[in-house]
Amino acid sequence: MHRTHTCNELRSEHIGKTITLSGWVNRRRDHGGIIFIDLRDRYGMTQIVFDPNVVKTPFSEAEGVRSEYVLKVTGEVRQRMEGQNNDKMDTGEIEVYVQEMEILNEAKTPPFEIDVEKNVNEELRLKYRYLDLRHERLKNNLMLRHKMIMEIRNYMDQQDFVDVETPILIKGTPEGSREYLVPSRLYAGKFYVLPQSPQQLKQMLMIAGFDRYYQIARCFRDEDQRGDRQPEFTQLDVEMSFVDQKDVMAINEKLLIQLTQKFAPNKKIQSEPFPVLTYKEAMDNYGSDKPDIRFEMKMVDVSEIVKDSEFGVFSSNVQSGGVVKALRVEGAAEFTRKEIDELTELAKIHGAKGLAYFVYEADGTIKSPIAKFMGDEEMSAITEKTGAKAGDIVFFGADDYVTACESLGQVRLACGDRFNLRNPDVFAYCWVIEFPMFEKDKETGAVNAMHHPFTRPLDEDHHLLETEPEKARSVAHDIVLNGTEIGGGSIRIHEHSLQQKIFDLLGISKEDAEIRFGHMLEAFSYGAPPHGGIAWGLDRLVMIFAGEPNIREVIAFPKDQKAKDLTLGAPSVMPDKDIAEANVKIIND
RNA sequence: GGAGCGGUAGUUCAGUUGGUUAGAACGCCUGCCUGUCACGCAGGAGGUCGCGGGUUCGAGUCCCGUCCGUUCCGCCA
Repeated sequence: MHRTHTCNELRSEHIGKTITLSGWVNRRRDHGGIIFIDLRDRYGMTQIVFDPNVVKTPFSEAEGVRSEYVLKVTGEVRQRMEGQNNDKMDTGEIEVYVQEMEILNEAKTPPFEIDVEKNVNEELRLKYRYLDLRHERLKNNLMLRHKMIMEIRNYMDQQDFVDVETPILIKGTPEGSREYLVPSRLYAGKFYVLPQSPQQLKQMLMIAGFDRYYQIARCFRDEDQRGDRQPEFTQLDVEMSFVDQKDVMAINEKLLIQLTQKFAPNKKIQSEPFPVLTYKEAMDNYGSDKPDIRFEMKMVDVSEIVKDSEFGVFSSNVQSGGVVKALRVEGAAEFTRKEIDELTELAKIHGAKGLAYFVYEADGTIKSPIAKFMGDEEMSAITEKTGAKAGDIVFFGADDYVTACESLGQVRLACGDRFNLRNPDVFAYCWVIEFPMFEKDKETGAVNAMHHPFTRPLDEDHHLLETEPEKARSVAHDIVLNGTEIGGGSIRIHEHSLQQKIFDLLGISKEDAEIRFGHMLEAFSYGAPPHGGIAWGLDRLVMIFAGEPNIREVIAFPKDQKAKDLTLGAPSVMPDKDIAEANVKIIND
């Protein structure tokens, strides 16, 4: 028998018992005549003692033991000596006097220390991920992930959702994100792709009549990485029939509240029910379609005020269809030149051409590099509209609507950080709805689906589809937590004819639609129920709950930024024979 | 594809204006140590300063190129 207890099980009630533990050597403290070892397993740690003056013990063997050796020890549980309890350990009241020891395995000295937290180079951590995962923090992250998933599964089951597995080898739809290709051995020149999401399949499950579906689904996107983006990631994928948007939102909202109460009990949910913002409201006020609403600092539109300004940057921008947004930052007059330069740089990174500003001096006068171009009337109108007072700064963003809003939105977030307004103890959830149906490609000018081509337009906007499609809004909903998009979905189109119309608008010809989405169009013609759903980025959610800065910290074996698996060494070269069999020819390497 | 930051001992880092033998902490090894729990004390080993080229009497330090990591922009229906 390898063990009678785990390393986090023994308490004072076990005193006097002879027990067996197995685990890793976390640390060895050799005092010459007595040796202490902290024995570690997934559950915790127990101090074991080698003291030849108390019991017959394998002392010389213990002298040879090193960090991360795997031991099995048998001995007696004893109360610790007076004053020697360790409050920091769950098992700190007791210790085990070892009578027998077996070294189950030796271990090389690890490439980094396991028992202390250090910011070890991530490349090294990923190469030795199985050692990295021995760290308390990563272990706790994976445990949290497991428990959150269990909670989700239980909830979904209680709500009559059916867990259905959808295939990983599916058909490519060259639209949206780049897909991972899988060559077909049996059909030369043809490919499967890995799903970017089970979108079409879950809609087919609705047509099949499953009514309520969910899946903890792995998804794949062959795009460049970010701290919150991995080539493969996990979604909580949900689809429901005979529902409207409020039903979808309500069922998800309840689950998020439940998860927060259970797994982030020290976080205060800012407001319940979750605020619902339209895309327009979110962009107008917060400069983002995933607003961090933990703090106000809303921006205002001053286009009307400056449309005839002497300051050409503002007026010509407005006249050519752009907007001028203003962001009042209370108390920002104390910003140094360097800080303002950094904010300017930030705005530029996000597409702005510059960052104009008014500094409101203590006496209320305005100091600004652009003051000389502006009339007193304009300036006081801006002061009034922004509500600026002595000691404030007002920043301006002048550009097309999205760029002006988003670049100034980034300045807003930076100012929120600067004044510690993004309270880490608060979870501010909100919904964002009524996204535009389409967005224009900046380079080609082509119209693309903002969400995906199965998203339903708002009923009252159907008439815009043919006249002004860029103004049409969709029945889409994103769920946002503290400025991070943690999920998104929509009510779908369930009518064949409407779906056909959307394909037309997207410039997909009938023939093309038939080739790419013929299976969907046909499915819609066999009695598709009204339906809709959502998908959560589960990694991101766990990341926020765990308080981690990136999703790699909550994924057991993540890829690096260049999509490499450093633990296994993937991707890797394959034998020519295998490549030929897959009907693949290498054209450059 | 682009920009920022980084790469020096096993690990985390320091390294001044270009100047003698490249340092610290932790880890590792050896010895001592009977109550530690980040044990302590003494000693020791350990370096292609990412790689290549250049400037210079002399380069970890300056220049050029390149590779790798990371953050961000583009991209992510």
